[in-house]
Amino acid sequence: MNLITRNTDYAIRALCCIAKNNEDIVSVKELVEDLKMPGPFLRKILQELSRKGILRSYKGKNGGFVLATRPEKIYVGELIEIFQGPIKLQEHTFRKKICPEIKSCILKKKIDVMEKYTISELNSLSIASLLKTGS
Amino acid sequence: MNLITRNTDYAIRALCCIAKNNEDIVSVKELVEDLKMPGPFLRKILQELSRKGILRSYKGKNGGFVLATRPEKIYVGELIEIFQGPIKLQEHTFRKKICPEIKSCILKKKIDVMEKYTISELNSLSIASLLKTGS
DNA sequence: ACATAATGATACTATCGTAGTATCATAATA
DNA sequence: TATTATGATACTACGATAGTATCATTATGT
Repeated sequence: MNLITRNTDYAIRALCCIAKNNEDIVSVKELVEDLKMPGPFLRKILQELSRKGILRSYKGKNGGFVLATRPEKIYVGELIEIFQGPIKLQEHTFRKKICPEIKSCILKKKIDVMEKYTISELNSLSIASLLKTGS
Repeated sequence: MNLITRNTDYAIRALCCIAKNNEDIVSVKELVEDLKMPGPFLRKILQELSRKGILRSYKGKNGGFVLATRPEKIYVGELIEIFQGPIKLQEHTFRKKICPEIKSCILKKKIDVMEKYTISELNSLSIASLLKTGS
């Protein structure tokens, strides 16, 4: 299972890298050299972060990205939502319909508790806190 | 994301149903009527539970399945492992290799904590406890 | 004995989400 | 005005999930 998919993971790592560069504009090219990830894919990811207001982009020669938000205010949970939708441990869908037993299901209640815990942890984990030691 | 996939989910529901029948042999046919799930798929699932020693099977006319273990001793975590492999919130693989940043990664450490919690919850949730109210 | 009704084993298939690639448009800079 | 960067969007490959299909085996009732 992957709580965090590849695009979210790349986003986190790229944001850490951009944050380290403080206010300097960082291009995809530079990031790719540092982080060894596929350029076109990373571009798509950064474009999305730009659309969502997390990055600010500069087009043209010497262009690239800077943080539009302080790294203390960018949370892993938020990034997961951007790339993967609402955080869930369980879909509870059954052939595209909600599982009919959803109300009485003890298992669901248990999973809901775990889910709430997971979400709150991810929503309190900032990019800034990831910078303290390694990536 | 699905902590529990369809086959595990069916296994849980079928085991609840078999447990309710106490010591009576229950056939796939009867379960399918009760639980509205695809017969051949359920058969495959029950066969696996039989191989793993959770069910005992009886072939031939009037055959079917009974629990080989007390429902207090069958845990959701165990069922997940049977059908999905070791419980993980994150694979931490990168092109089939372990992520190189695995040691220094703060994010990984955080996820590991969540994972341990999740695993311990799932490993303490028994089929018996799911029977107390609805399925 | 034997037809029948159940499971055992295993190979095959369809669908969907993830993880990308490819391409053209747009904008800024030297 | 050529170049170099991002913006937008359509397309593709692969693997996991969710099944189906088929033949073998075994127990039961008559």
